[in-house]
Amino acid sequence: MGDTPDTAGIDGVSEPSLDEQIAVYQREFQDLDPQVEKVVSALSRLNRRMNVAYGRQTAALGISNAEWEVLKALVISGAPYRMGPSELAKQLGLTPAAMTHRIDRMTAEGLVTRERDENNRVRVIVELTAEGRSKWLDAMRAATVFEEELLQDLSAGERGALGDMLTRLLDRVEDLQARG
Amino acid sequence: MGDTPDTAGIDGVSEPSLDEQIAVYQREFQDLDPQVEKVVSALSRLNRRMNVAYGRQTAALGISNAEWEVLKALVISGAPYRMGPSELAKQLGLTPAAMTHRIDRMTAEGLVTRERDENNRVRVIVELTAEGRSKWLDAMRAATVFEEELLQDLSAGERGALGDMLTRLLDRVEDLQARG
DNA sequence: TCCGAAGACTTCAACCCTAAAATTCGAAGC
DNA sequence: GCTTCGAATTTTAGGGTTGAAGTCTTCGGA
Repeated sequence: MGDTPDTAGIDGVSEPSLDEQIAVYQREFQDLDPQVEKVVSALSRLNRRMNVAYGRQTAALGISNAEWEVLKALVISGAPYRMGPSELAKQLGLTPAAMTHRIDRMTAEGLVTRERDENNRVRVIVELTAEGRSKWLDAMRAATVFEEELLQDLSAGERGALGDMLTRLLDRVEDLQARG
Repeated sequence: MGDTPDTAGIDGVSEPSLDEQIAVYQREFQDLDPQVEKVVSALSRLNRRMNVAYGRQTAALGISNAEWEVLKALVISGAPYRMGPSELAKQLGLTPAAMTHRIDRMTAEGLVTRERDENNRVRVIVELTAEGRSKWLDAMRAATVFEEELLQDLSAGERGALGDMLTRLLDRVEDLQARG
């Protein structure tokens, strides 16, 4: 049923092992498929740990995880690395209001600039600065190192199979979501 | 490098497909292993979607995702379903302060009770109420249905392999974390 | 027995997010 | 050419979280 979702605030966690936890669960709730449960719990636990790891890396670079996401979105948009706030908000999955605040902070830190679009003065253009791009690159390098270490126990064949299965799960969850 | 982490606030997301996104990334950052990237991005995107799904289910039952986690922890602890706030906080990966507030809310809603331990008056005991347990059961039923649907495209063999690989990743990330 | 240290929990201030209201500007209708 | 509708962004109010400071209780040494 999914572990606790968000990035933890405390480091030394001391959780029970996955199998332990599932065993306890079965005592309290009989019709539980341990195989399913294992996948689901591992997924969310893994994700939590990874977010903590990313958080450390970005913190070491002097930016927050949230800021890194904005940098990412801008880079992905390609040169000249410009996007509107609502476009960004949609991609990052948060509200326009939250985006406004993030841009406030990032502008103050010199990672992006914000200016009105002179062609259409309703719009605002957020643009990556050189410093922002450089921070992104640093974070990117750290992230790829970490990711490679994370997957080091898996063979190329396994990595492919894993990617494939996860993609199928992703398709399925999007399908379920679409149906409501 | 992991997608945007937290549970989105907006539903209709319209993200680029995974492969699309990775292709764009490779343009901007050459030494990127697409296989690794696919696994990592799928993991975090999947998790985000799952959290949204869980959130809907628990919301339908009149509790929040956060509250469900507390109920879970208490049930896992086994009868008589009692734990201290700091014990709970550690398991859920949040600060004691946050735990205090959650317990405040849940006490007001009748999901748990809070009382001082008369044997050791420094401690506080949080105990699941009958209503709390019933809510947990409802949420549990909904969750298992969803999880079974999520994995319906995977054969039993695939589920096992997936669980196994995820567990290995989890071990690895814990190992990396321990090293700092 | 008294005092100080340590532990468990709570309170306080600051921060970030969401949802909803307000603002600002552009576009279409009359 | 005014006016109204609609879209993009910002502002406001209200949760929820963290980190630090504060309170209360227990425990051990003088």
